[in-house]
Amino acid sequence: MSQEEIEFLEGLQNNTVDVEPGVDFVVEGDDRKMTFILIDGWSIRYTTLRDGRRQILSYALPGDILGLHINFAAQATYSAAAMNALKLAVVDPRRILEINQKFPILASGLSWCTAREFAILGDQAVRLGRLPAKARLAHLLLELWHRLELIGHNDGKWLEMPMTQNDLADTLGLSLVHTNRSLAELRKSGLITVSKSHIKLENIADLVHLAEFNPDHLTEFSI
Amino acid sequence: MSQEEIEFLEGLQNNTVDVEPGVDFVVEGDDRKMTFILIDGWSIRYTTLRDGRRQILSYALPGDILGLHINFAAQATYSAAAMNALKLAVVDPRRILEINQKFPILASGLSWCTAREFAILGDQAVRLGRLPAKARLAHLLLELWHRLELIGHNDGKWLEMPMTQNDLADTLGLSLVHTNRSLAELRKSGLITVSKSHIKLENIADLVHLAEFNPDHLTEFSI
DNA sequence: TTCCGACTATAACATATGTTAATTGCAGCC
DNA sequence: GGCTGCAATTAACATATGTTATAGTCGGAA
Repeated sequence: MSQEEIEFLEGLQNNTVDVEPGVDFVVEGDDRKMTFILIDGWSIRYTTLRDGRRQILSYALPGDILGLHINFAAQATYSAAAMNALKLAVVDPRRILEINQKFPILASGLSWCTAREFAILGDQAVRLGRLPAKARLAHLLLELWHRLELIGHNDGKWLEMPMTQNDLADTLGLSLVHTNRSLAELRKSGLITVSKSHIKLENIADLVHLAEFNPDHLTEFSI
Repeated sequence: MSQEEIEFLEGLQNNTVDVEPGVDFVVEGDDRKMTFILIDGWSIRYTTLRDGRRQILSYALPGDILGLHINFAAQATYSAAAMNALKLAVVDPRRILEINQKFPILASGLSWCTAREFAILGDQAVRLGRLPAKARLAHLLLELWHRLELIGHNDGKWLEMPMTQNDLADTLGLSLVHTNRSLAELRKSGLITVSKSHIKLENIADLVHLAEFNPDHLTEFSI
């Protein structure tokens, strides 16, 4: 990266904001749309049905970008909420277009981010459409395991889990009760250990097999 | 759009290729990646599990672009297949970066395409995670109805349906048998009429209600 | 024409998942 | 230290969906 690119990238993160756990910082239907760089904390993207049921679409971890491809004409198609205390960089989406015009290396990085976000959302669709409950859970845990690994937030033992079982259920398209049952079964078969806000994956190989997990979608960026 | 932009856009579509129904033109894991503009016909994006089960992620209709952001992803994270006879423009993904650098109007159009593709995939996740079988079906039919409407392929009566019930099942995360059952129920309640390769939506309002469908994600492009 | 294969249709039964409800554990708070 | 409320847990039961099997329909190929 050129000096200029590094400076621009740092400049993007000047305007930061703190968000309390549980707070929505994007609401479906919003006209005023911003791009966010997640500096610290976890957030979810989700949509709500008429009767209040919720489907969580994806998790954003530190370093992830939300709203990379804001459509200026339309409204937000999802909501976003903080899982724990968040630090966000708020970026005018026009600066994203500017990156594409002026900074080729950064632009290819953004393109990579987009491709990856698609792959992750595609994996989510596979979980929801084709995996039974226990496998869905294992698959999601493995995704988070790998993604945390890539950003140096995985000590190889305990996985941070700021979400409740209710959140998990809304991610996996399951009921709360069945989510709890499935967790219990994974526990009883010795595949995971659960402690407050943390999960330990006891046998990655067996979990990968159970979930038919393919880590190739979560590669690191390279040029 | 400037004259130059129009010419560039047309130039992209010089190199066209015909694909027979059923043929895979992208295979998950491919190293050699291309961007495709779908000129004619329908295609699917899908992934395959170890045991051969398939999850269809999305449908591409005429005018849609496949692989807008593949440049720097390591390998293709999905497969793509022709549903019927296809005409594709094959585009070197580097020309997409060129668009972003040189043609601001086209660049915002691409950004819109990306946002829309995300919204559509998000809707697919909601279908899979939170809607019962009949509603899933209705929701998908309404999505296709609106998308065909936007490209002038919807005469307001019969919806083209080149996919088999097996394809539908693999889209909706259902078994073939249950897909058939659900179709039959929609038929019996008078919401749809089915004929060879075509479906007629008899009561859009009731279908929208059943599916909790929100058409706002499928807007037209504007600046 | 006949056969064959792909697609659709339906029934009977098996299973996974949802629902309701009651119980426990635990953290924050007065 | 005892409320209070949210999260986790478990049981019993209800329902949606999957599975296996069989038959019907249709179009294309020999």
